[in-house]
Amino acid sequence: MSYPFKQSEEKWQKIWQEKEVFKALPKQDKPKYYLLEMFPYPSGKIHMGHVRNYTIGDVAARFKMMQGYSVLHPMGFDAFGQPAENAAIKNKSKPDIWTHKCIEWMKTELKKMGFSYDWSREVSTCEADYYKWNQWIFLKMFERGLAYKKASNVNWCPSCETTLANEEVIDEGCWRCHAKVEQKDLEQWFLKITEYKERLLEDLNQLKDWPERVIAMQNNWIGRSQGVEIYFPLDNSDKIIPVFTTRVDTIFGATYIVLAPEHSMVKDLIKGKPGEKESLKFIAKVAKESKVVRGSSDVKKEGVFTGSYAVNPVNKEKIPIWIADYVLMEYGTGAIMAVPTHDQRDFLFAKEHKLTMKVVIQPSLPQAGPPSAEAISYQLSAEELKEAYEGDGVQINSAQFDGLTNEAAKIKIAEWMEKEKIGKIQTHWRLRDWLISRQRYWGTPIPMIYCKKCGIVPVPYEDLPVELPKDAPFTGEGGSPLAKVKEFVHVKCPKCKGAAQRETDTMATFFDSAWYFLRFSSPRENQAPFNQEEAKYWMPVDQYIGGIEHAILHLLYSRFFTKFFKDLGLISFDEPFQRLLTQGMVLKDGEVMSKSRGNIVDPDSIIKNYGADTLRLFILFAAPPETELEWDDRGIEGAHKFLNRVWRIQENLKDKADPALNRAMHKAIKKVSEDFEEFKFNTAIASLMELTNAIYQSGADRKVFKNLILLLAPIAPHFCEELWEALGNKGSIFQAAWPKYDPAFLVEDTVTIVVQVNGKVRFKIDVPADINQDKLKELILSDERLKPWVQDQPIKKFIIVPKKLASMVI
RNA sequence: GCGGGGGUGGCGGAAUGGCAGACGCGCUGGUCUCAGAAGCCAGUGACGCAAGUCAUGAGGGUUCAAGUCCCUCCUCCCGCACCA
Repeated sequence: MSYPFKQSEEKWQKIWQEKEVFKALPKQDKPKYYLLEMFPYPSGKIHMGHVRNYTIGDVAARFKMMQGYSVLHPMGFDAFGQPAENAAIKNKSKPDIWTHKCIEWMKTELKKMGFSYDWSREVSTCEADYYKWNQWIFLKMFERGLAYKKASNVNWCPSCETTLANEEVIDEGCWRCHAKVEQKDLEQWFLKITEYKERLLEDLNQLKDWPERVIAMQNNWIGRSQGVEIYFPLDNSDKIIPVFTTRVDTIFGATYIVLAPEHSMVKDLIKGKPGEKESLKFIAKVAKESKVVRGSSDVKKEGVFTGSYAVNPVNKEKIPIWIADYVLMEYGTGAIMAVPTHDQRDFLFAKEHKLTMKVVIQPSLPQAGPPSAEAISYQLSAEELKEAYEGDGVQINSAQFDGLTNEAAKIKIAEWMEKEKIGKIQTHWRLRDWLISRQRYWGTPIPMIYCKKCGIVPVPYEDLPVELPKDAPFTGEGGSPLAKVKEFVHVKCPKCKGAAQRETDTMATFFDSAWYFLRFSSPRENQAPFNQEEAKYWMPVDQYIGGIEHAILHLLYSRFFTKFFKDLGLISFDEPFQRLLTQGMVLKDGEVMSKSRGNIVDPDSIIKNYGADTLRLFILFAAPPETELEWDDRGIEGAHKFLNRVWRIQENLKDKADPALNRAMHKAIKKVSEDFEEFKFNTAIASLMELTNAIYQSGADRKVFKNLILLLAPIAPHFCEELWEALGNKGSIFQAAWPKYDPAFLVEDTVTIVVQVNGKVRFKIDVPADINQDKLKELILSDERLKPWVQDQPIKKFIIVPKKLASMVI
């Protein structure tokens, strides 16, 4: 007999909804637990990635609920964004109609999976009562100088026809459509995330329960590097060129300077020099190259001599100033000191253009004492170098610093330079400000007004929200669609009441998702983005679950917003997400499931044929949550088979106390409880299977079965509710208490001791668990099976590991 | 180049330094059946009739004992990258 999953799942989903079993209520007598999964973009259907993400979260939420926590487990929709716009163009529909339809569809599917969301807290970022607070936050940032408009060279996706943040450029392509990103000079809105760079870096230390690689990626992205800014005076001039280096220990080997072609001093340096024409040609050529082309030419180092010279401030040597494409304007000062002997890029450039080289760091001798022939050949010479020596060593040709290790010299030279006022210890960062303007329709309007008289004027708070007009002529071509909506654009200036125009760009959707987790604490609050009391109770998120693709983007922005709210005095914590789990992808035949590959398995068809509980069970059992999961149709069958096997137990329940079975039950309770705590669902399920097998061996005991159902409930909720009810229980199984194990029952009365001779297992012996060591030794030595291995040889060593093994050396 | 994570049966995957391969899939055999499916029971790393030997990417080391700790190397995946 197989279990009626279809009726059962529908029945319980209805009951859960009607009885509000999963409504989050702040309760003073219970500890709180806020479990959040990254909310989806409403594309219509849910895919296996969603199923996996949300199943992991659902098990954790239900487990915590049974443990007696007051659980907040909300769901919503990240509803603004381009796909809605593109779909609307294609279907001649409207983004809001399309989006709402998709949300309804997705909700139906999420409900079919039986997820324990408190739907009364649902939020959609495209609703005015949500994005109003985006605008509010933006204005607060503007007030504090954290939102500003600036003309600059920005990333442009030619296919999406909009700008992109640095974080949205993946492998030189658009994160969404993969089109090659171009560079454009535009005036755009930025958020000053760099103001928070120290805290964003420092507080990574607080995130003890985040995956290391996410921490590493953020660390990398923020990119702090400690070094020295050195001032190189121009020869015969009082002007200086500042240069940033992390290798100040190599300063005595700096034999030329290289500027980025865009550097502001370049024009003056080449003026009237013999090579001026050639230089200008080179600069024009590089200017035409995209970042992509420029970044890919990693072997050939092109450049020209400016005709001017600078002076190395540490040894007063006159050194030439060059321009080259391998120096980037965006990093450091846009100028470098070149040390060809100790930097591979400089080395290649110097070889190409026959520039001077000077060794200033000698690899440390392998050993002390008079140098051997080997050690002498170890000495570097500029003439013989085949590549730059970038390792550590001892200073030479470095005046008073000779003989120091280069690590020590780094500090000494930096201090000395500061004293001599020829340099300054400095920190440089890779992190750039966050570009948030998008030339698209389906997003939050940026609440700014341009007045000819008053300049940039923020929309007053009482005028929020600036509503997105329902109709806009978006064709996917040519500029911001909102610019074409006259009623939207033309406004009165809030200051002078004169004619003015609205900003027509919308906000990047990552703005929307950078604070939604706070909104869930009080989704209907209408005086502020969130209610401070509610946020104080529920926040921070105890467990966050989502894909690794947001390791930088969303997670970095959310951390930034959280710190900003703290500075506003709205919250008192630094980090939004206590624990983070990044689930692995779902693969089919070794590849990511995707439409273009045609290898998609539709969750809906699995639910139809096997039920949601089977799907949940399979997806948790097939792999640990963090690793990739290979889809397996036969694995689904296996999961279904297991549920049926459990189902059949109820047919002949008895009350019989089998001590072995009882012990197996307590063991399972312990194992499953511990595994759930660490999200090791695959091994938890394995132990439930073992308990099931034990029941089959021993006979179906009522109490053991009841506990099995309780342990399985978070994974297969409908299935277990059904059996819970069949056992005669009233109320939802999720209002029942999580079973506890009794350590007393875990104690075994006999144990198997493994006997090893010279490190090899020879035989096993069953003994009472409480046997003393002498007795055990005696027993083993008198065992017939030992003789062939020992014969008459003396036993040199005898080791006993209690309850496990005995090992002897002969 | 820098940073992070891997490499264990036919497959997915287990193993606080203590019996490698839990659990499942697949496969084989048995049972039930007119037959099949579904159940249920048993077997299943390789070699060997067996005793046993060999097996966790390769090689070395520490240890009574290593998938696990240490060194050298190979290889795969992910992120960043002319970042000075």
